[in-house]
Amino acid sequence: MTNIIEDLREQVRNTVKKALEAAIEKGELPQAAIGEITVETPKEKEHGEFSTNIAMQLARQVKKAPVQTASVLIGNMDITGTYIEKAECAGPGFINFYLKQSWLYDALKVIDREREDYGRINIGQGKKVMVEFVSANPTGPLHMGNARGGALGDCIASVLQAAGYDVTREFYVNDAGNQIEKFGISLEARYIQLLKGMDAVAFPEDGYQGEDIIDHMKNYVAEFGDKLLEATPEDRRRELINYALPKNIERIRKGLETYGIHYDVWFSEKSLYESGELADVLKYLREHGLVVEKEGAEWFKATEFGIDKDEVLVRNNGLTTYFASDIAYHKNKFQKRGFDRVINLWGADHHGHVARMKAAVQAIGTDPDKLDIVLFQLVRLYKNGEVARMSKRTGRAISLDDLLEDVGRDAARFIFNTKASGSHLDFDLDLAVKQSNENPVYYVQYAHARICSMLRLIESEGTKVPSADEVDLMKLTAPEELELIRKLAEYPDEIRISAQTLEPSRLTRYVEDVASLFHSFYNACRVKGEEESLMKARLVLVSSARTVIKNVLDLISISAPERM
RNA sequence: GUGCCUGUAGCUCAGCUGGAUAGAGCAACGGACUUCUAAUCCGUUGGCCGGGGGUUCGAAUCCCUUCAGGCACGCCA
Repeated sequence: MTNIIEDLREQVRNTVKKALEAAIEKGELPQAAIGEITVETPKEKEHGEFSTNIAMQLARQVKKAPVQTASVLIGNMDITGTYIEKAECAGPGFINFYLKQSWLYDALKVIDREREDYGRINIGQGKKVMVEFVSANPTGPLHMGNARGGALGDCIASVLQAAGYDVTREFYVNDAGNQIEKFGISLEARYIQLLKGMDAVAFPEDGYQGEDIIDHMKNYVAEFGDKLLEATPEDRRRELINYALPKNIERIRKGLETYGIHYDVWFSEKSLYESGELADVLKYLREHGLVVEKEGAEWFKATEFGIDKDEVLVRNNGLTTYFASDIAYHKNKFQKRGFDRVINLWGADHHGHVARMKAAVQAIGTDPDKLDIVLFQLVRLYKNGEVARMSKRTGRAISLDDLLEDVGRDAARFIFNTKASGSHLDFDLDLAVKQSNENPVYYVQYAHARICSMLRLIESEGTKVPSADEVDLMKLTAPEELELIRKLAEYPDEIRISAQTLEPSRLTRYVEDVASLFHSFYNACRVKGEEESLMKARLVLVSSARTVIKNVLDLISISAPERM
């Protein structure tokens, strides 16, 4: 539960704050108000561990050149009892802080103490947050967009968990409404075509063309024959939906499990109809004057919330829209189940609905800022250097199951998390299966396997990995060692940033950095055969590197092999 | 036409709330295994941060404008 970097930043902030107060007290600076003191990490190593721009920000208030203010502040700094070794004024007025090397050794002790919990922090303070993701139509198999949304949503959920939130993963099952009707019509058409020939009935224009629909009906016919030919179309469709829908949902569930995603809740849209919550929310909106009748339909007055168009809730045929269910669903999330925060992952093709959904949340009396909608850009698959189309309509879409079969869960999850959600993602199928240095997944996993192999060998010779407290960590002085420790120390802060920005992709980059620094260390320094105290100190370092790599890979549900 | 996303090295992308000389991987080229896993490491080459204005001590980052690509604009979900 320790954020090493944040604790250090806090030390720096306090030191600066006290220095400012002291300087004002002595009259060396005029009275000045400061807000949050920003402490940043300089890009250049020569600029120290941390720097602050406070002197530049104060320039106007104190009517002094930044460089002058900086030296006054430095002169008033009390650094006893801190990790700060010295502070220097540099450039246009930055104050750079250089730390005692002991902070690195203490960081190793933290890692050694927290082990599999290292990285966990508590900025979430146990707040209830729901991450709703994938929520694909159960009318067919999962596609690449779902695969990206799945990897992203699951990792966002994991990151929030690590950051101290009480997280619920949820899949919203669209088992009601128009697309289910279409599903039924499509099944029915295939059923009749199978029994009476392709010309017996035309396949509906906007039906689901996928092979899976035909497969369902082949299985149905094999099991139950032609008994539905005599039934009314309505009964026939209901029966076929009841047959195929649970199978689809189960297949989705299994596919996602294989992908490493486990949901806490599968929430049925249909249940909102049955519980009356949908009717209730419509009633609520009507009573609050937020519904208007136009052209025989009922509309949500989105224009009252600054949206350019109203939106239909109840169609002129009396059926409610998806939007209406969604309002009831969000009322359920916030008001019935009491989530402090809800995060929805939507494909970028739904971006037009974001403002409207937030308006609806506001309309039902919940602070719309509690709803975060993460949009992710769509995926383009490449194979043999060409775009591999993924159209649900043609029925030849590459599904999640295909992907898992071809490239496997580790590569798929890793690659989907290498890019920020907002950037378009080109997924190179050929690269994903390559077991070479072009493929970053193996690079990271190899580092882990390499460490395990080293430790196995050394332990087999009777040397155990000592605990950080029983070795002389000051033996670690090589630049490769120090840089590796520094990187390992950053992990909790990486969690913090990923959680705050809802961007787990930075963790894959982070773990690549860790692996890279480890490999450099490995090539520069030996462990086995070194003088005993040095070897033991290095064992602690190597073991800590393993802890961090393992923790990150576990977090994003990618396996950390002990041998490769 | 309107709105949203994206333009950074040959390619794929980082760049947290504005900071100091813009980074990484891959590709290309040159090196390193009789010693803990060479699926590795070390080094070199590579940039009008799409263009143009503005804001300020300071802009890849914020604002305006323009160009290019993607997506969305339904009583579908």
